[in-house]
Amino acid sequence: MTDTTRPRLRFAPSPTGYLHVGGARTALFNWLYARKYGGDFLLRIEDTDKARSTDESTRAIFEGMLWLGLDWDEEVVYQGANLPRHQADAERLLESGAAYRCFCTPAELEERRREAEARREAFKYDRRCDRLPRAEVDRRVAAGEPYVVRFRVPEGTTEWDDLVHERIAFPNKDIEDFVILRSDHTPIYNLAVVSDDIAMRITVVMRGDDHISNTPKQILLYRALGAPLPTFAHLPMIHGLDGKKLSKRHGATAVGDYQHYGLLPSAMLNFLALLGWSPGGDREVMTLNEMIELFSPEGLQKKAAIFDPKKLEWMNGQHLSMISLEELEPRVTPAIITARLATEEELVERREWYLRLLDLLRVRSRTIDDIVRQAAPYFLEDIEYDPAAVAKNWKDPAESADLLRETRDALARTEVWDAPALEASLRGLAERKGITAGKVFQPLRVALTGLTVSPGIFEMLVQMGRDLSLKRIDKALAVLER
RNA sequence: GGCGCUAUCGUCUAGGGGACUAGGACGGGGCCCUCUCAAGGCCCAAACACGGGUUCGAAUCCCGUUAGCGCUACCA
Repeated sequence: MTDTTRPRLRFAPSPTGYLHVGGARTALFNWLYARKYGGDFLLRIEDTDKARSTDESTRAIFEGMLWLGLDWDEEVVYQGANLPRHQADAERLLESGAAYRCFCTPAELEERRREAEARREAFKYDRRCDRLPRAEVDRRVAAGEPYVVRFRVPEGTTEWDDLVHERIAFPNKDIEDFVILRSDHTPIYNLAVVSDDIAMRITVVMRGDDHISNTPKQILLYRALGAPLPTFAHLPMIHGLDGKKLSKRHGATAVGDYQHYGLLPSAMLNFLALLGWSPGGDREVMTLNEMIELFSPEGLQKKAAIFDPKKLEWMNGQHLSMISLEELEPRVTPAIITARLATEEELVERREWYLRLLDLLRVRSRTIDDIVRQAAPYFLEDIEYDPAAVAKNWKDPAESADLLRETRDALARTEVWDAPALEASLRGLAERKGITAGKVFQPLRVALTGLTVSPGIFEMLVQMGRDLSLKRIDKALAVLER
């Protein structure tokens, strides 16, 4: 028996595409389990399908994991490197009599499958090669005839206590003698997985429930190989808004897409965690550490969940407001620089001002991109005037110009450039003119930002500073008087 | 077709025999706050798939039905 006090889990993606949100969630639950119970979380790249695996995909998986902050223990295991052990395990099975050689060709099998179909029967390999006389097998092997290795499924029932589903049972008669080694002597998935999980001393196998029907085959292999069984946990799938399996048609499914879209990894993880798990009660918004704290396999869901991008955005907004400015800054800064709003040096120079700006903008943002979009008026020399904003708030150019001139004067006369003083000046102006304050604020807002929406007018004036604010009004006057 | 898994508001879920007039969140609608937009607060609409049992009593346990999904390769 292995050390039961220290669980070992793994995430085993095949590098045939980008890290998918479903895969990310599987990784997250494995990671949470390991972190919660003081275990190990390993990463194994299942690259045995040479035709579809690429180095680029492997890199994308690393990148996605790193971005999410799901760090793994020990060296990454590449399944392809374990070929000799896989073959040795198949050989052992052959020697112990748990497996046998099968000389049926793919074409023959296909033919028989078709016949069964025609008779409306379920096709199952009929074990004919298992009945071949020993001498004939030896002769055909010696003659160099290609063969695959099949596992001989015993009588009985194979069952296990799933961490998510409780007891699941399969009658062995429904499991055919599956191939474990191809005719080119490379292993089939189920053998490779079991061989590696044994070698890596994995104690908890947590994966998507599309693997449920592989599990009895794998249990049979563990037994035949004389290895202790891990605990299995089969997580439900994630579906798209239409209830079908999540795919490209449903929009972004690669975690990299969300990274570039301006999401926070903590929000992504929080959202993913809630898709298939609940801490119980009303708890929803959590930090990673809180998730570790609250995690328990008890809360794992059996039912497939639908990926709702709206709630993801909301969740991101929550995290945007929740984290500290020090944490937020490094996530926004690259986007600010990419958008050419400022250089790294400028931001460092005005760090305090910059953090205050982020604080001003984040409350009305759901993504990092939202923050960047709103940040433009605070950095750029020139702004663009939104036609709708102009039409609405600068309806009569001459009148608006007059008002803006008075506004400018009032602001310019304000001694201390802080919110209370500015408020007093502007409200005083409105009162003198006998109009509501909003009538003063809105045209000013357009002059300052070119938009109808922005943070509060006083905090915005403070943030822009006296010079830029007055310059913006002058430019607006120039535009209006043209 | 065979085998398996699943089934609470549109969506994510709480619930593990009486505390249920079924709770929360997203989204939707309304109101409040208010210089705009957000955020926040308050309110509204919205669900136990169906049929049988078990029980004094079922969203909760059992069995069917239906539906959805998954697997059914010398893919992973």
